[in-house]
Amino acid sequence: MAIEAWRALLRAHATATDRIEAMLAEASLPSLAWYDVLWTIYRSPDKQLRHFELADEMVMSRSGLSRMIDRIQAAGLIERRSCPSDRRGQHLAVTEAGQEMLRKMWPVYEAGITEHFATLVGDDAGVVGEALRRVEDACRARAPKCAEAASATH
Amino acid sequence: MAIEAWRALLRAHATATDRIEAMLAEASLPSLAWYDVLWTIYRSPDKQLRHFELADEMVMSRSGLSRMIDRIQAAGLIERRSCPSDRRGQHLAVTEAGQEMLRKMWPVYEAGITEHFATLVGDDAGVVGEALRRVEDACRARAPKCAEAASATH
DNA sequence: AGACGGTCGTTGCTTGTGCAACCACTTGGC
DNA sequence: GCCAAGTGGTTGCACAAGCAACGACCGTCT
Repeated sequence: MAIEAWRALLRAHATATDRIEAMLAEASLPSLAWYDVLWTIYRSPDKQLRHFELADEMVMSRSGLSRMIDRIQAAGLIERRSCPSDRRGQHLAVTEAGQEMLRKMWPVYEAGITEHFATLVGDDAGVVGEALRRVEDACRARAPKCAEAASATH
Repeated sequence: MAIEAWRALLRAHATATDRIEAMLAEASLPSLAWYDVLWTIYRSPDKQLRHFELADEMVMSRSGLSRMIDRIQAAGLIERRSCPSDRRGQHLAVTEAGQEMLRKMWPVYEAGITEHFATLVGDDAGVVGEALRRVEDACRARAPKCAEAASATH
């Protein structure tokens, strides 16, 4: 039973993200990953995040994120600010153009979620969300390196 | 509510697959994708699939799958058989070594699912699985090219 | 103050993936 | 039979991601 649910998770994720990415691409908008970066920074308490905080939020290696940040910055959607308390690090912040991009992307993204996920899950959304949050929390709890970053933002 | 469930899906998928991939790598075993290929072929009615049938099963481009098949074949786990009814095509079949690999991988994979997913989802597995299957089915129904392949194996 | 271990972020290299173009072959119409 | 249109699978190319190694910097201990 749980095995079937696991396979369903894999396939639902693959097909749904595929379709939503296609919707974004069709609207000439950036990918889901960019949206996640922008939104994760934007919703953070100070509207800015350190590089490593973002890497933990996203499930991604630091090098991969570093290059991605390069691209998003090149597009003018985020800016790197030097961090006064730690000269190694930087604060990442969403630019005005980045906020505008969030506003442009959200309707398309939301429509995708509604069409390819929300209406299908329907009344079970509460149960599904709760169950999947337990999965994520447990996985993070087992990865000690992520513990503090995860707790800082949840 | 549904939005939260969607985000939970994204994060649960990312963290859980990450952890399970790590378990497989630690045991010097191939990735989840290879397992999926082997198992999808092996469980099919004739224990062999055409290339495009597999591409639809997996959510993957044909070119990407083509290279992956190359690698799995190079590892001796599957074989390409010429297809008598269509000389363009090939039947993919799991070799004896491939079946052995399935047997070696499954315990690790299953342990990963249990540890990082099943025990967390717990009694909600039925509801979660059912809801996510609806998501996948609907996504596939909207992608006409996948319709017949999906119905052939489900 | 100086040295040392650990952390932050970037870079070189390798690997994997998608898109578009391509060849081989099948299918349907004439 | 033959030609045109479409399909199955591979290849060239560009790009994204991870690993390992690196330089810069922090915190601590003596």
